[in-house]
Amino acid sequence: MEQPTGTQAGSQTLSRGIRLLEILASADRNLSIADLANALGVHRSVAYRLLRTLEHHDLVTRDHAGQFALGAGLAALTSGVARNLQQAALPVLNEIANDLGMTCLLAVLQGSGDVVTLVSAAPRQSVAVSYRPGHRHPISSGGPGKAILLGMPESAWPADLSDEVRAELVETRVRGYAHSHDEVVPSLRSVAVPLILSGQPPASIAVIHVSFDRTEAEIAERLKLGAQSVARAYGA
Amino acid sequence: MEQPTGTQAGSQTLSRGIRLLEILASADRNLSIADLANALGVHRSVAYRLLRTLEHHDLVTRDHAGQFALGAGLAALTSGVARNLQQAALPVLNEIANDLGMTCLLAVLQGSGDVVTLVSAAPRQSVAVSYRPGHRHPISSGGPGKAILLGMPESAWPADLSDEVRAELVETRVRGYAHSHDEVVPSLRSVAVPLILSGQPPASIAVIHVSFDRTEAEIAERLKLGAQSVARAYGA
DNA sequence: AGTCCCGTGTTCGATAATAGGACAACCGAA
DNA sequence: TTCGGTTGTCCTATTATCGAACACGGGACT
Repeated sequence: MEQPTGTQAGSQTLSRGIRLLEILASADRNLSIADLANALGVHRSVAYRLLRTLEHHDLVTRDHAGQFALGAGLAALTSGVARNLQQAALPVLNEIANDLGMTCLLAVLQGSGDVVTLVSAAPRQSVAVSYRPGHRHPISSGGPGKAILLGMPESAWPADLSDEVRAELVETRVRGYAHSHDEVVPSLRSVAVPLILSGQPPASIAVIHVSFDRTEAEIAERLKLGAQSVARAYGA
Repeated sequence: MEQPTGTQAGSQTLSRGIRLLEILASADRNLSIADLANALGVHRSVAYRLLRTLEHHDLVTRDHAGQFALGAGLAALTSGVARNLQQAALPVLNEIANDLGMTCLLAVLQGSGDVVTLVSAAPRQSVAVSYRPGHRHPISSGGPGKAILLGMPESAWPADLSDEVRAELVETRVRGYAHSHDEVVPSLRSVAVPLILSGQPPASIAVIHVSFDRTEAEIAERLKLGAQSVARAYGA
């Protein structure tokens, strides 16, 4: 009843616990046990036991009123995600963000059809677009996704790629960078270059903005420089 | 048998799933199912089911050899931890890190006796100390912890605080910043200032280095400026 | 004060999800 | 080829979990 799929799809209890975290992540305020139990569709005592377990592991915290929020233990776990890649990329992302005055992000391929933003860096002063890590979208749309495709051999492309996108990619391969406008987020532009490192999933570096005050080619050059810096820092 | 505490301490299944994540976070390579089952002390088929559930939620991924690593889904969850605080602080941390050439970090109080590093920023070029988010240590030792105590009313201090630390804090309160040397990490120095924002747990901003090339007072001034910037960006 | 109400924390028996043995299928190495 | 080591899948006894019911505590309102 939890998992409508015919085959066994996993552990009910663990899945519920994770969904509690997801609910908290998407909420914009702290939630009570009753809120969470209701959102999960389970009895309050069930939510209570799950939340206590999450609290033991510091994945959730309670505020003064007893309501729940995500806890700092998650930071410890996330720092282990593609650790070397993050360490190598973060300073470079910041430098690019400040150089260009645009939000700069690192996206990685997850599974085979989705790309998710791993870390993002906002420039110091200007009113940049804020782009939260964890944002996910299909690989076939948006600059970061198409840049990842650029970095992969054509044979590894997903089968369900539309002919339209294939044609665009073959064209842009000459350019060496991908771009997008109005694809993932309305009225948002992006320029992205691939970042392929051995031992890491295919990735890309991108900047996003509502309007560019220099040519895309210039921006792409800066990104390629950054990608080389990351590769050097990564060592492989 | 899982939880040796007398009272019921939570959900066994959920706790095991989280421990899988913790094991993966502390490992320096990708792990097989057998490795993980062994580290957890459970049967392989149990680990298999838990891992499949984690994979469904993108908290773990499998590499080409079928071995497991932490997944990008964690990034989405962590971006929800103290979201406003992170957004307001990150650009400032980077600026400070590059200004001073030292790793700069944001630490928050977790529970009532521990402080954990939420985000850290390394300077662009120099060979800075790398300090992973998620690092936890007692509030009574280390610059960041003592700075958090500085920002709290004395009445809220933990009862088990040694007289020695109390005396040091009363002294340093005049200075307005905390420092440490050889406390948490051997041969490491830190300077830290408190950061108190309404609606957020007590926090602090700190820089760490093996040796400072300017006076601690100068560094503290820069940190205080940064704390004000964060408070402005945070809005509250 | 008192009383209601909404919330949390705890207990406990029935039940359903889980634990883990066993087997099949697979892949790479010798 | 055969072997050794792995992963993926069933199956049933067991046991962790579910959820109702209860006790407690703090506000808000009368």
